Amino acid sequence: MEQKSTQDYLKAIYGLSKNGDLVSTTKISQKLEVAPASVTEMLKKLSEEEYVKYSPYHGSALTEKGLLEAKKITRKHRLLETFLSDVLHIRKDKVHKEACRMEHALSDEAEESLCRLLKHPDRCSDDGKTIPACDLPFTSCEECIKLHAQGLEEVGKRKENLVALSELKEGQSGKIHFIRGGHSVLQRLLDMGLTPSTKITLIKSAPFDGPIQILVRGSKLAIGRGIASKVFIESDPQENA
Amino acid sequence: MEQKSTQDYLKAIYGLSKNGDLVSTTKISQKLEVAPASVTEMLKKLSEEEYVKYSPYHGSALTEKGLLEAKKITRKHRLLETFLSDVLHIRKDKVHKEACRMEHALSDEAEESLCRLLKHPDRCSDDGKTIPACDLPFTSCEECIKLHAQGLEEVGKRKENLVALSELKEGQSGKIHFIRGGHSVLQRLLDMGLTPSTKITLIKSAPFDGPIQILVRGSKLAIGRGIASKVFIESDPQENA
DNA sequence: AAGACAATTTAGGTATGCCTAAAAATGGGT
DNA sequence: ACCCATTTTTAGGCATACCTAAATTGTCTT
Repeated sequence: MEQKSTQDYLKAIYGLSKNGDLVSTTKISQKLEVAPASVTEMLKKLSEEEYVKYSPYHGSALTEKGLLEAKKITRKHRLLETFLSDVLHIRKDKVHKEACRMEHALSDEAEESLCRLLKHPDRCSDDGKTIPACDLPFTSCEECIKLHAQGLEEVGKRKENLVALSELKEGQSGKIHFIRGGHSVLQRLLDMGLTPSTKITLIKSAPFDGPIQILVRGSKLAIGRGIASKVFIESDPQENA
Repeated sequence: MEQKSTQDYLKAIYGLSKNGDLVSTTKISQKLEVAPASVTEMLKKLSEEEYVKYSPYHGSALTEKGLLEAKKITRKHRLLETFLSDVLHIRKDKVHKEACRMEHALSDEAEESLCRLLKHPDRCSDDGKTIPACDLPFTSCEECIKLHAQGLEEVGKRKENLVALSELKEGQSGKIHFIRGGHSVLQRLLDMGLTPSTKITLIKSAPFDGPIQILVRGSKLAIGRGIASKVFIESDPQENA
């Protein structure tokens, strides 16, 4: 990996695929503004490298490995957008393109520093899109700040593919791995019995940003979408037939 | 332009050339860690595009156009190093490489915002190297801040090749075009009669960071190297035979 | 069930920037 | 003034990522 272009393809597929369904070659070619033939070529390459599952003539979808990479690059992109917009006050219409160029140059270390600088944002200040969770093995942002202040620099990465609770599909279940936020968020969640490694199942997700019903230790619970977007789950592997 | 590689060559030549003397192919190949043959190829290309003056077997030097571009990219590089180091607290040994990757992605607009964010630094906090002046047509950083606050975003560029007074060679003369600094710097210089568009000639530059003697309106003046590095001159065209 | 049309892939080509090996130019020592 | 070691350039290739045009596949209609 570490290739501008291949990363752009993964990001495009990630952005185009709802759930884990197949994305057509044409859609990708439109999003990236390249010829469909070029997309086919790249898909074959990405498929060999196990980043996508590619069914000729039918479309393609990210593998777990590809999803991880796509989230990583999307996270960098959105953190950069937030930075360019909020800190550097770059004109709105230039933010996206600049982030697209910079995302490939931003190291993981700088990504995390930027995240701390921006106070662990949930979403792009620029277009409101959700920023994927970091891949450091912390259970909360509090922990990230504390451990970083102690000066440790090299921390492992988690390999799980985390999903925000607010983006879980009905019926899916998993374990809480990471909570985005400081004291107050942690406290509120603790009050509901939601702490890292708690197992939960999503019962129902109300439309239009309504609350989310979940099952925790046998009892139902409704939580707001705002806070649900701060709780990250390792979702049990799905059957993307 | 707008090509990672070609910019790297310009930056390398800029870094290797004292004054405007010729740089050998081997030096460039070592700095960029590419084969000498690759350098020759690139030099031919850059020569066609008028970025360098290339004398086969003898070496190459930047043209005015190349110098402008090299300073631009060096400026971006050093501003980024300062940012990564001071704001993001990236490990020293990673700062340079990261800035090398990011410099190609940083827009001119972001460059200037970064400069304001960092309070118009003179030099890299990281390795102490001088940061070239911006190419906005302001006569001081004060002016940049003020006019930017008024919300104007598109400002022209100056096409002059500015050089810090502290880096002028003995006997060279030119006009003051830009002063890096706020009130206090402007005031100190004003007290000495040094304001934009004043014509000066460098008489003698003491070694080891000693003071600099200049000729202003017929009278001699000695100024410290620190403040001299904040005064930018449009140097009269040189005879780089 | 067979066209026809749209989507997709294959084939063949381009530009960039890199490489190695061989050829050519330079220049210092005698 | 000439030789030879070093530097530099030329020649011929390789990989990546793009393109256009032609062939192929899928699917929808009738």
